[in-house]
Amino acid sequence: MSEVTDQPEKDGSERAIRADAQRNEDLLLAVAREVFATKGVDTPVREIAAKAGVGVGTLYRRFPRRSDLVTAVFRHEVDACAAAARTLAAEYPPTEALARWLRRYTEFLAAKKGLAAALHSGDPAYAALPDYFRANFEPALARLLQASAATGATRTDIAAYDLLRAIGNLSVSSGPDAADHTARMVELLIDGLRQR
Amino acid sequence: MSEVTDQPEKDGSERAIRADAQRNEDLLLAVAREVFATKGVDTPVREIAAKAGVGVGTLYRRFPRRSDLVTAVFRHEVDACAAAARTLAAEYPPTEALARWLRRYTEFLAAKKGLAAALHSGDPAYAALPDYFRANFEPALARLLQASAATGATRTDIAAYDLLRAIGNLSVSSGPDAADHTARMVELLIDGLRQR
DNA sequence: TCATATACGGAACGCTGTTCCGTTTATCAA
DNA sequence: TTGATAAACGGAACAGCGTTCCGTATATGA
Repeated sequence: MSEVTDQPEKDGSERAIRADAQRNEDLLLAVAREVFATKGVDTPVREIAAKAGVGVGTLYRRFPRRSDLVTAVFRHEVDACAAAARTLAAEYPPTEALARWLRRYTEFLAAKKGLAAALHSGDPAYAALPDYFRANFEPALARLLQASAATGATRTDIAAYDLLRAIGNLSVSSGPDAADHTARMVELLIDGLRQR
Repeated sequence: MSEVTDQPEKDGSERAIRADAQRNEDLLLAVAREVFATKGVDTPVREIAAKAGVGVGTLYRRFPRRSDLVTAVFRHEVDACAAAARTLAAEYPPTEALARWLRRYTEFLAAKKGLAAALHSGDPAYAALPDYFRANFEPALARLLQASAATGATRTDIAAYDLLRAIGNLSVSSGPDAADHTARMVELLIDGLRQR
């Protein structure tokens, strides 16, 4: 308690992160993303560690709680989807970029089915995710909407957040042809954005 | 496999259920309801069995899966709340009965916070509950609405299911004064039902 | 090349839900 | 009232989970 730690601690980074550690972290994230999408977010950590070829100790060194791994994967995918907005905006005309991103966003939601329950489950470990979600997606979509509206091709009176929520709600439909149904409804929504 | 069972099996009920077994079942349900409301639906079965003064074997004889106990409690409470509709209809004038039951229904929802996550969690064990919920509450509320509307005091253009859902949605608000807020919004809704 | 902080693997721990089985007891015919 | 018996009981034991611990291995910078 009264002892002083004997670490250098000159400035902040005492030593660079070891290369193998960084490699394992990346590997674990990749494996976890794959496994969460395939078998759901309830997949045991042991299985993920084994698939990555590391021990559970290694996994826990990087992700002290199981939820840390889940949130890390979630953030990664939010980042990827938000980044797609910029890519699409650069590669396609505004209205086409908007439509393509909304489809991309629908795919993102479909892959997050398992998480939905955890998210509003009251577990404080996931409390920060909705904010992260909105903080990244709202500006991304707002830019696409504005660029498209500026060409006169689409409406100007739709708020980015409302559209995000609407597609989110459409994505919760269940049943055998749920994916099809959602996709069709989203296309309808996209059509609805066009200016008459 | 090829052996024939040697039980009598004349008609269906070979022997009446033992009195102690029935007592334990009732006791377990009562304890589970109390514990689920207090500490949440994730409370370990061991704790419930201990609080009821029985072994886990006894609990599992009656409720082969944990989810069976949860659904049994849920059905019990749905039944109780639906029955309250009949009681209130008999004790109060129609519009008063309607208002009182909507408050009672709000309380029911408040106690079910923990379950919400489990319900739309995709777990097939709980798949039948939403149907049970609707099958009991919709007719109950429809009768109250109709009786009240018949006096001319309240609107006639509100569907029971819509009202159930609306209050359900109002009940998901969180925060420190969530219960207060929900109660106030429900009162607003009740006022809105009155005919001008 | 070597000392050492860092990272590693996997056994072990504690807590779940669930099963199993030897013991107890309510029930019913005599 | 009294046995015989099916039914029910209690709780130890099992399997699977998240998480911790620690002896061993290794990347790193002097």
